[in-house]
Amino acid sequence: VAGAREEHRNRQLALIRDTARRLLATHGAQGLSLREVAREMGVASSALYRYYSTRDELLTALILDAYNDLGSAAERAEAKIDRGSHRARLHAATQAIRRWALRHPHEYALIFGTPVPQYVAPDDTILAAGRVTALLGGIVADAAGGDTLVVPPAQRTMLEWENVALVTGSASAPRVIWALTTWTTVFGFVNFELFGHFVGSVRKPEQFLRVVVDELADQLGLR
Amino acid sequence: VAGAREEHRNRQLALIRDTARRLLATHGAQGLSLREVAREMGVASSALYRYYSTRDELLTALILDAYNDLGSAAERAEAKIDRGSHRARLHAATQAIRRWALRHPHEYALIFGTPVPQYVAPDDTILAAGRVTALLGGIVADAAGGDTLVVPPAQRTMLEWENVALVTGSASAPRVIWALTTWTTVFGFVNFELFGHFVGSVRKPEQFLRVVVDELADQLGLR
DNA sequence: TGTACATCAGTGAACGCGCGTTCACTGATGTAC
DNA sequence: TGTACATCAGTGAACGCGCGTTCACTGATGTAC
Repeated sequence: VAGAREEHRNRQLALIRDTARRLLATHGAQGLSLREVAREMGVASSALYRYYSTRDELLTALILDAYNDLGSAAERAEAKIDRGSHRARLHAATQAIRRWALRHPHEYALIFGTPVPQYVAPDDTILAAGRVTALLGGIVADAAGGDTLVVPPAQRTMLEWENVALVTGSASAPRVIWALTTWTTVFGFVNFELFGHFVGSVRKPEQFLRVVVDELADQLGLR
Repeated sequence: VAGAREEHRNRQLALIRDTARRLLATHGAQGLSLREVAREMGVASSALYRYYSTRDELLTALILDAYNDLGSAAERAEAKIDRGSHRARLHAATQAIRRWALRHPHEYALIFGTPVPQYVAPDDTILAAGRVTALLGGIVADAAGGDTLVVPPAQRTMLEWENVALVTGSASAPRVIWALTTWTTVFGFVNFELFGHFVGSVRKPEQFLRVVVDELADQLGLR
């Protein structure tokens, strides 16, 4: 049973992050200031230093949260689908990614937009970042039943095949390539939509994402 | 023949932008400050207001330059290729885009990264932004010789077909969809590479881009 | 159960800083007659 | 060609602002005996 002090501490930590997240929406990552968070919480700015000893530390916490939020949103949506319906699982995951991004544009920008100059992401963020990748890769892995990974010599050093195989299982080289392409395309898509590059060409992004992912699923050989 | 005054003015305008571009590299778009530009130029900060009456105006000029730089770099590379070799033209254009981005990461981030909060892009930037799109679309248009654009009813409102057709010509609907996918994928790719999301999976991005674009070219039906 | 001490949360003033923008000005360059 | 005036480039001081971070402090909450 957690002491009252520890409980209070956790509540405050969460409150700070929630407030910061809210402010992110109006000022962006670079404009996020500890003083404003404190003001918003009705507390002296120096009080925050009990919890996050630097602005970057708070930023890191937000980045971690964002990756995990996105990851679990995608996982939840995908988990609802029958395991055998690989194509439907891919649609569920990608649509969930897009929806999460639309609902949390500034947290999305935090992790997939321009990195903050001088900021260095610590290792735990890389781990959290892997959840979505693992999810997409897992679908491909499941679909690649009888495959075995044979890498053409010319492509041996192109990818980190061992790492990728941890995620896509025994999927064949072309499938792996299409898997990475799918991953890239989906986030390229969301970037474009969110950052305004579809203005003038794409009118119904949700439907278009579905069509694009369908094409990619064909290439991935998903039923 | 331009008067000495006008000439001086143009030199100063260019010098300001060049200096700002240089500073972009160390501080990012948000950290760009008029005062620092002035300091770097050895001039009073108020002097800059003769040329750009606001920080946003300078930012807009840089964005415009970036789009045009990228556009002409891609155009130059693509123009060197035999008109009939559509696939080679696509490779030339996409590799040029990637190379330009690597050489000008902060200018790239300025146009394809997180938008600056509250900043509104004026119309001329949209025009400049179209150069790359037009280039990629033009290749597809050329390759789509005998095509005619027939849009399935279900997809009628999905895209702004008229606008897109201005670029891709009479290419068939599936080809148009793959063209937009290619565009999205290429910039998603460059984003991922530049912003560090390929760490741990892609080891040779240039080669990988070539492979991915080759696959896309297959789908586009390019010879 | 009661007291003495250590730990922690939060305060408020202060530090030094850099920013965008305005303003009244000086001096040089161009223009009109 | 020479003078009178208008235009422009650049100066330097000042405005009001918000920032991250530090520090000595108060008071409340927990811990040990």
